Amino acid sequence: MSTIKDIAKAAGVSIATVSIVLNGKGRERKISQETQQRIYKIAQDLNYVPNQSAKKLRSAKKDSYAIAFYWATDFRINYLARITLGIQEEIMKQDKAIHLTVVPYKVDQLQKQLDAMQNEFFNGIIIANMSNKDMDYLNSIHIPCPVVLFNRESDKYSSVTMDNYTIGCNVAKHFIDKGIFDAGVLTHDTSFPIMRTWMQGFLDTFAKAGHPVPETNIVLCDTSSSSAVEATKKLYAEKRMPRSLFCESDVLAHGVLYACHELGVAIPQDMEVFTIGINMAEFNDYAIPSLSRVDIPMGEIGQHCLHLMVDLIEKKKPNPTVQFVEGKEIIGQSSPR
Amino acid sequence: MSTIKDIAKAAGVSIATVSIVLNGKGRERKISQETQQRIYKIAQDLNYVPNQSAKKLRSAKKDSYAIAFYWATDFRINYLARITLGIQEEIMKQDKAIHLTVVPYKVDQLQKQLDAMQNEFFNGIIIANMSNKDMDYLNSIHIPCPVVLFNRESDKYSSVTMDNYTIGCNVAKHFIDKGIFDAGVLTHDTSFPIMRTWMQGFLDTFAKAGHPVPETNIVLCDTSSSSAVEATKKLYAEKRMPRSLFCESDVLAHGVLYACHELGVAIPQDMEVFTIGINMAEFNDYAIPSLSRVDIPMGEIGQHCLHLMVDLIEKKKPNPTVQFVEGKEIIGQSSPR
DNA sequence: CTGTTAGCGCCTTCAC
DNA sequence: GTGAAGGCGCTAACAG
Repeated sequence: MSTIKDIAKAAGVSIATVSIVLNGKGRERKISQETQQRIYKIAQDLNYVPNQSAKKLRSAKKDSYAIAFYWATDFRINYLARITLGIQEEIMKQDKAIHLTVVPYKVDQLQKQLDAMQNEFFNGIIIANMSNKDMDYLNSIHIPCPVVLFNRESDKYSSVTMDNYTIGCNVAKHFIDKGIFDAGVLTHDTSFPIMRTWMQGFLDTFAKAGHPVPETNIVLCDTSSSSAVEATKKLYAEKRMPRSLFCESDVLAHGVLYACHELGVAIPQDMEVFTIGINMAEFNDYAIPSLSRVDIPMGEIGQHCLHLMVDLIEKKKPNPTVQFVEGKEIIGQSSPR
Repeated sequence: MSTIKDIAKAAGVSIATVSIVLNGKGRERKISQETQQRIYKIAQDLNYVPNQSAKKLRSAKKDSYAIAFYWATDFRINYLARITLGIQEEIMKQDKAIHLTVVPYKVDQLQKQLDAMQNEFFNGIIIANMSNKDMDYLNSIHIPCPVVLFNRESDKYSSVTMDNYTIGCNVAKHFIDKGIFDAGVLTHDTSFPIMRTWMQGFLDTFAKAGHPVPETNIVLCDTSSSSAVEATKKLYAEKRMPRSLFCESDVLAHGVLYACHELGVAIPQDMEVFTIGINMAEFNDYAIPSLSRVDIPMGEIGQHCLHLMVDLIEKKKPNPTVQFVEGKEIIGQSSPR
């Protein structure tokens, strides 16, 4: 890695001259054409790449934070954009130079990514979609800057989260109020406690209403639409299709709709479907039929995460602080009022 | 903005002591508990935030690049995640400390965002989804580092792009080969030339085959599913539904499917649908019916963008360099073979 | 036209 | 236990 000093030596000029030329101020400062050319040539030859840290140290405005945003790259990948957008919107509101580094990581392998990054160079870290394993790892280490978790509660770290249990309860009530007591759930066999919480609220509410969801109606699948298609077909083949189905994500719900369409199961007449909406509203509004759901307000959560982060960095809030946001209920044709 | 120097002064110790304590090496270096507490307290009170640039300058590994990724936040927001993922995958492959700053910008307002960021502090800039206006602006200014455009050709800047015209031609051929000559297109009235190129290839091919698409079958709408729903209903009401329809994006295609389902128009029997796939395959595979399309390989493009960027920074490739990637044709039920 | 110099904020070595 | 000093790479006065 060469520096302007190397260039200066090779060109037989001072480092100041090199700096001037390489910053395009050669004309202005009346450096001779010949010298300029020589400097450019040598910079090229030496493969000079400016050290941005040094530049910044010297001349950036001081109020500048570097924030990392870690997100798991599983089926939830689609909503990253909206969280990022929310974060950035909030960044624009703050009048500070905040640089957001987006870092994908593989589920259960947060450790690997966290090690690979040079975390000592961030002022704050936002982490989304952690599995239990990732959480365990995070709890076991020391992070030298504030951490904000997205939709994940913790004693040790700050977070922006939702009342997930109540969300599940409300979905159950939606069915119960209509007198639909025959329910099923389509859920992931994973270690994401948030999802467990949705489902738990749903199951508990049915149980409390005197209509516990039978074990056979708790269907596990992985996180893909195709898996949901299979699961639905299996239910159908075994004649266990419930009158109402709660899906853990819209990705699964789309699979259910697809399978039902093939099987000739009419929604909502034969079966009503409710889901958690993690993708853009448009995808669920124009599903056939449009999906009833609770949408997670990704952008809003992103905003909150960043705002909280800045408050933590600036010590305006104690660490940990937990904030809650509300889900948004949308009633579509898959489970009309 | 306070520094360790300020803390040292306030605490009546040297900056070295402060540095040691704040880096958690107090025990190790046997700084007295009392001093440590005092330092922590003062750091808190003075609202100390470490300057990451200074830290890096002092201790980062040398081979370190700062790269900005600008992306437009319109309807294409959904695919940001996959591009970012591709970029980051490539970053992991390179054994370098590459920090990716992700910056969303509003279409036509690249200038605003570009001005707001401190671009002199990046080693390279990747820009996605530029409108003509944004391109004009970019052409009018000088950027002191390599720029890589995503799916956008330019004389001045490097880019990773696709043979968009041929993509449109191939879609047309798909219909023509089956003897379907009655075609329509659903397209945006926008200034994204890429999209224009797809459509142009499609229209030219039909024209060359002796079946030019009539003006009335070139339907403009905005970028939302709802707009596509309206457009489809209007076509139907005016009895102009073509036998085949090429949609500029899957967001529109979903609206078309939704509208056709409501109208009782059978796909593909009454009308075949082909689209450009910008979202995850799953959404289109499990549409009802599944969508025939050309998928844009977002991850792959991201990888190429970053790889090219590093090559440009290290002067291993001339600037500008243009690279091409191939689209992936998927045949679904909306337009079977 | 070009060079000298003084830091930017931080960490580390060495000395006391 | 703690302090002094040097230097990371760069820029901007200021001095010729």
